[in-house]
Amino acid sequence: MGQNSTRRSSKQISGEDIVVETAWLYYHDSLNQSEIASRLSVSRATVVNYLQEARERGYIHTKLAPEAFNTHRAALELRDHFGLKAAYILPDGTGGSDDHASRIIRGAADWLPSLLEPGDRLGVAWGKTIYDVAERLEQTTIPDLVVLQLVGSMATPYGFSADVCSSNVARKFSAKCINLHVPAILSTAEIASTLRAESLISKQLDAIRHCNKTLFAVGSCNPDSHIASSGLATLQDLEDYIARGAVGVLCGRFIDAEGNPVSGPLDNRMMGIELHELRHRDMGILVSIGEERVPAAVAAIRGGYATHVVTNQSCAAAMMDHA
Amino acid sequence: MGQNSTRRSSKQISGEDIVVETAWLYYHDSLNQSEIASRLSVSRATVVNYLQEARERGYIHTKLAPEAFNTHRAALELRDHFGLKAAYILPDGTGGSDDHASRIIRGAADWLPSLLEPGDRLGVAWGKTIYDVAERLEQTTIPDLVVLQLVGSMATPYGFSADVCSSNVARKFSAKCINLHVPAILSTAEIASTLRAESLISKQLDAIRHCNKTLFAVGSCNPDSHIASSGLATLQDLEDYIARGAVGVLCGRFIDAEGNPVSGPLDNRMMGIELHELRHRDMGILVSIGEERVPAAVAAIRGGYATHVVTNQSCAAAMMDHA
DNA sequence: TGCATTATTTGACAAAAGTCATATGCCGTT
DNA sequence: AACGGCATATGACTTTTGTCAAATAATGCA
Repeated sequence: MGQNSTRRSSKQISGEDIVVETAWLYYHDSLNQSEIASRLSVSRATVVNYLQEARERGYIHTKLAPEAFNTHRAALELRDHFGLKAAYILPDGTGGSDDHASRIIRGAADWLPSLLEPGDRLGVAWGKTIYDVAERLEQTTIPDLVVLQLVGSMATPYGFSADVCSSNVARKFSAKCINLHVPAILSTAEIASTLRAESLISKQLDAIRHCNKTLFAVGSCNPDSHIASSGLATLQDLEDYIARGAVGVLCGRFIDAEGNPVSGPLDNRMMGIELHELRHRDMGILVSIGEERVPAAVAAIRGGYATHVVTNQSCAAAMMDHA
Repeated sequence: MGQNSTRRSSKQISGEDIVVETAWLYYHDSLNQSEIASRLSVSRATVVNYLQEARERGYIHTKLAPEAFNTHRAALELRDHFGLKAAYILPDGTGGSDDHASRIIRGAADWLPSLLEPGDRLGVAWGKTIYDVAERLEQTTIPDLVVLQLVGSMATPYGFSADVCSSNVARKFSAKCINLHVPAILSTAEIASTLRAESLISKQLDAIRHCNKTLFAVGSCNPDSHIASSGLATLQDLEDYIARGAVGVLCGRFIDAEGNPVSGPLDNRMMGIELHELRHRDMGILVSIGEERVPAAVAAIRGGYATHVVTNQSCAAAMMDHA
């Protein structure tokens, strides 16, 4: 404490170390350096030195309110850890999983408009998460935006199918929408291949290969996941893929822990973008809700499908741990 | 938390509120405003606004290390409360009263040189405190300083008498010293008055009336105080003065709680400056050690004898409470 | 839909803070 | 007393930050 330098000024208001007095006048009384200099009868440069010394001595502590910054900090950690371009981590909040989900959805919907630019071609995947995000989007016009449906449609008990997702997103942005007017899955590979050869379908499939940004969620490989409950895959299929190393589902396709495609019985029967076409776009926006999807989300990031991630604190922490 | 303004930039690194991100880059990553502005693709003026908002929202806390400032803060409080020009409060420290005393003495000795200017006429009182301060003074030359002995001399068992105090102070400052070559107290008022009429003495007494600064301590009215133990006053005298309202002793003179002189049997027998001559000098430096002297110190301040005070935290607090 | 109102952003300027080479003062040595 | 080395202080200059009125974008309302 009482540093005993010879530095003193007869103009001091207390006998205290002049460095302390300077710091006090500056930080507590918020005088500027010139005022302090003339009060203490020293040059302003000297005041600068005193303030520097006060900081070096650790008299001044500047702290950022943790509650305002810890989600931001978590986002930076996630970004750096996985080499993402950006991340948005929402606070966990106090409520249950519904609360968590809605926060993430709101976050994604808030963020999305600022991630899109005129002329973008946005590929949109399928799923309840994406559907909810689309619902939450504010009406915002983005000039020359094109929205593309990445996977075939599929009736579900939940009232959202791939075409509704893409259409809704397009509507909110007043964008043109290119839908994929085929079922997500067909009974045989032959029918699928025949369809793919159809001129109209072929053009649509071609179009989605040229999107520069994508918006998607991932599914887990749990038996109660949407991929199974929607009837897209049977439990048998699921086990089959899991046995081959699948940890998650992305646009109806299975990926392993590294994000590589896992081949299996459904592949040829599916209509929609293929995984290698989904990789390394300008921007891949992954919205992930729920800790059960963490392995799938990490795989999607590792695989190069996602550059931007929206999730919450607990999931982000789990992702960091998982890796 | 998640403030949901529409303000967003596509260049943000997280989906977080741009105000948070700005604050982070500024305070945590210590980028300057221009760097932040170009990173976020906004004008620098906008960055200024965001930072202002971050401060308004209470995201930024700047704290002054209490251990460095609480004595300073106490000094300012004491100064403001009593209308002093300045105060120097030393930390209490961990040791016992010896430790307290030596800190205060060191503090006073450190401070004193910066309070004096060339041409000053410094009146010095008598007492162990002042003696110790003089001992502690660093050798410093103050041009044209004159040191004056304010009260007559008095042999004590402690080895300090008024002439030694003033001589030592003068020596340390290479100053001219005007001593008062008479005893502090005489057996009768007549002898005292005869002495005062002596040409030499008269001149000396006259000289001390023209000092512009004074250095003194106060004594309590306890039976074990120096005023009694040195033999200057008998216990009988003491009780007499106390009965008339005395709370302390200043240059051998008794004062009441308001700092006004308390007249009594010793007054006419004493040689030295009178209280009304001591008041309202340019500067009156009171060095006060020990809680038992708090009432006396407060009285000395109230009476207008002191403009500057050196003491420690516990005494300063007691002085505030006392008032 | 068009217009008025309000919030936000911006560029140009002013003020404040930081830097650095030089100057001053201080202390120990010759 | 003169000298060199070290620490501190200063003035002139550069960079950074703050201010403010005007422009632009968002919002509400008839």
